[in-house]
Amino acid sequence: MTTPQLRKDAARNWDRIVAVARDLVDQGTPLQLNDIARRAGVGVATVYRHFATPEALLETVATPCLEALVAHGQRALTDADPGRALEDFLSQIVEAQVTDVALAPVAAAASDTLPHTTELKTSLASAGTELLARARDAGMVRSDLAAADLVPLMCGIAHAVHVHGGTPHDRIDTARRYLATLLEGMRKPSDA
Amino acid sequence: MTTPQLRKDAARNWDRIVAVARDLVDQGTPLQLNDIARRAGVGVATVYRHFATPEALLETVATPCLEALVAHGQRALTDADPGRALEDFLSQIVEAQVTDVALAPVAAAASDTLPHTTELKTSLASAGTELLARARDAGMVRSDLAAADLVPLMCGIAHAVHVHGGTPHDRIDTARRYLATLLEGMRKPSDA
Amino acid sequence: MTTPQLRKDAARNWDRIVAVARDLVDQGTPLQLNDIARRAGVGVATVYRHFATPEALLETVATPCLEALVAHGQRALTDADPGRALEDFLSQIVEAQVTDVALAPVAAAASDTLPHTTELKTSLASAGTELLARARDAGMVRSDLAAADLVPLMCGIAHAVHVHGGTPHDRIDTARRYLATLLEGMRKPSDA
Amino acid sequence: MTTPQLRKDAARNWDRIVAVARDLVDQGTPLQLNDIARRAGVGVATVYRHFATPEALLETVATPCLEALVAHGQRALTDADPGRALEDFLSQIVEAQVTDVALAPVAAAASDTLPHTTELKTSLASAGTELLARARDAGMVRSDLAAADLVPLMCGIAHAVHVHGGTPHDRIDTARRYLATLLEGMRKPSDA
DNA sequence: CATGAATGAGCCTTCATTCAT
DNA sequence: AATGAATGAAGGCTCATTCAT
Repeated sequence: MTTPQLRKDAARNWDRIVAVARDLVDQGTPLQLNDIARRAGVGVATVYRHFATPEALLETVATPCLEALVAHGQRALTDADPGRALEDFLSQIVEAQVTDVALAPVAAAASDTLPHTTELKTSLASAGTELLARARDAGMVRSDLAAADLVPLMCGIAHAVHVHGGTPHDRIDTARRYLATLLEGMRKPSDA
Repeated sequence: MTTPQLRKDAARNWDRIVAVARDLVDQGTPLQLNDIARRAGVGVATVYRHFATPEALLETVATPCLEALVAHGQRALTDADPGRALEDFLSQIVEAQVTDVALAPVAAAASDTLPHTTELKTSLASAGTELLARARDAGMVRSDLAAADLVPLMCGIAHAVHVHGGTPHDRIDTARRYLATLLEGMRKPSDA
Repeated sequence: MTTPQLRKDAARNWDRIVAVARDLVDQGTPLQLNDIARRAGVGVATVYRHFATPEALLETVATPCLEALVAHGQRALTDADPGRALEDFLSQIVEAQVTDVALAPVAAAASDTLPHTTELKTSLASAGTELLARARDAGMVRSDLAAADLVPLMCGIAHAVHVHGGTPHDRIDTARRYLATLLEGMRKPSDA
Repeated sequence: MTTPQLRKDAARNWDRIVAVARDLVDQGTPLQLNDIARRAGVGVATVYRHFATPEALLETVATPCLEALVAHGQRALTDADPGRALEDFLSQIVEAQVTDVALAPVAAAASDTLPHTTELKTSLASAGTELLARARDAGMVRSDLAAADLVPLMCGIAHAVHVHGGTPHDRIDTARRYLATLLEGMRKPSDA
């Protein structure tokens, strides 16, 4: 997952750093740039040049996952069934957060460090807005649910799963159950 | 909210420390025991004697709120309408978390520092279990919702509210809206 | 030269730190707080608590010398001969800077870190102002020399001595010679 | 001010680097070779090939000014009035230091990095020696003033001006005033 | 019991310099 | 020659915790 155009050696370091960061994130260890440099076998300053802050590194680690979500959002927009499209989209977002520890903090952050992260989050929000509008037009979601609620609610579900705990496998189940419950509530019109 | 039996001067220090911590928590400042000692006008060691770790202090700050929730749970158990009882109970939990910054981390923590915190959380869970059972028996909630899901889901809602952002006042509204949506989903039988 | 009211152990550390700093200053080594902590055999934070910045420490090292100058200024104000009083005063300032490496940067600094340093420098400037006024009233200095010129000129002489180089002993001679030359120039009225 | 014989592109880089360094010096920013490379749009190693150390670069920046002073010294040697010749010479040295921030540290340094700098400083000293000898022979300066004192004293005046502070324009005035005072003192025979 | 000085591990960050391309 | 990525020593600072008074 080498993103930028880099010299071969620089690219190798970039990869190592991101790989080490990915491992640490998966272990739940906070990202400390000095520590990462040591583990990646590169100088501290190398890490600092590539990633000015731990947040930038975390966002980079989360990027592939965010990109996949954006791609999924695009596909969902081609689905003829607006209800199913929205539900699939939201399922992906929740499951991604539960599967990839790097995603949740990036999704929940009010502001981003990397412009690319902001672009991806914006794309995701746009897709959500459109999918919600279609579902609402089809009378399939309650009218008091705004586009700006989608991401927070998915973050909330992911957090609930975290609090509930269990093995990674359990968590997927829990996530599906919680999302199903929420979706049920989103369907029934509040004004019915 | 002086909890333990203490000499009068010790009790005064205890109160000061907790009051200072409460202010810091409300400002979103992380609790640093040295800093708290300075602000409270007591020695560091005094803070340490009363609160072995920052977590213990945070739990102490959250205690009144947790106690109020437990009390509310007891009252809810006297409500004749099982659906209303459960909903009131859950509303309180969400609103408390949104209102009191100290509560969310304590509620979400898998383990506690103070035995008293554990007792309160256990009481709360018991009340939830009972209220959920009654509501389920009355056919008012879907069958795949377990007692162990209640607290996580409320933490999730609170987290969603945080991610959504807004002024403290907005947050209460958002919390009500999100909870209403979820409750709607909890009502529909999953097997319907 | 233990300045503040401190506990006995704290005072010992304070003394050690200042003594180490004095040695380093005399060697021309820049003051690095970590390094000083190591040499003084105390923890880093101890140095930081006593002296928030290297400048604060340098000013502390220079303080005894500044105090002596202030005292000398007071004595000079009791001298009946205004010309001799001013010359003695200026001689002391130059010789002190040449003798004590810590003094020159503190004297030349536009702003101070420690209030006490500012007080001392202010006292010194007041004495200079008064001595200059008396000498001028006695017709012994040219009229275009302002009180605000005294300290800069003494710093300049000290700097000239530094640039000239030589052993510590040579420097005293050079300083006297340079000052004598300047004083000669100060005497001759510019409007004569 | 392209000094060495270089290929055209190398010469362009040399010029850019010196120009950037000049700007930084004028702003009072310390010369950091990495930073300079970035600003000049060249690689770090290019800077290093041209200038082994920051001091070498600083001396290069100061060179034109030093050369002008040397040229002025040559002209002063043709002046028929030995007193005026010396005074003009010294005025130039002081005003150059006050005007050009790069000069003062180079003039005050005990040793140089570039041979060319040493040559220039030597030339300047020779001119000073000769001018002083002529003035002394004409009975226009006190006998205890050595050639080796001229540069230090001019550095001292420049330093005094810096300590006095004020706008760049003020500084020129202050410099003239301080130098005039010193010259007055230099004139009077010490044995008078 | 209370105090607050002392500790030092540990993290962050910069920058002069080297070296692969 | 030029480039700029990489290096890592070096220094700065904070904060949880201990311990002498």
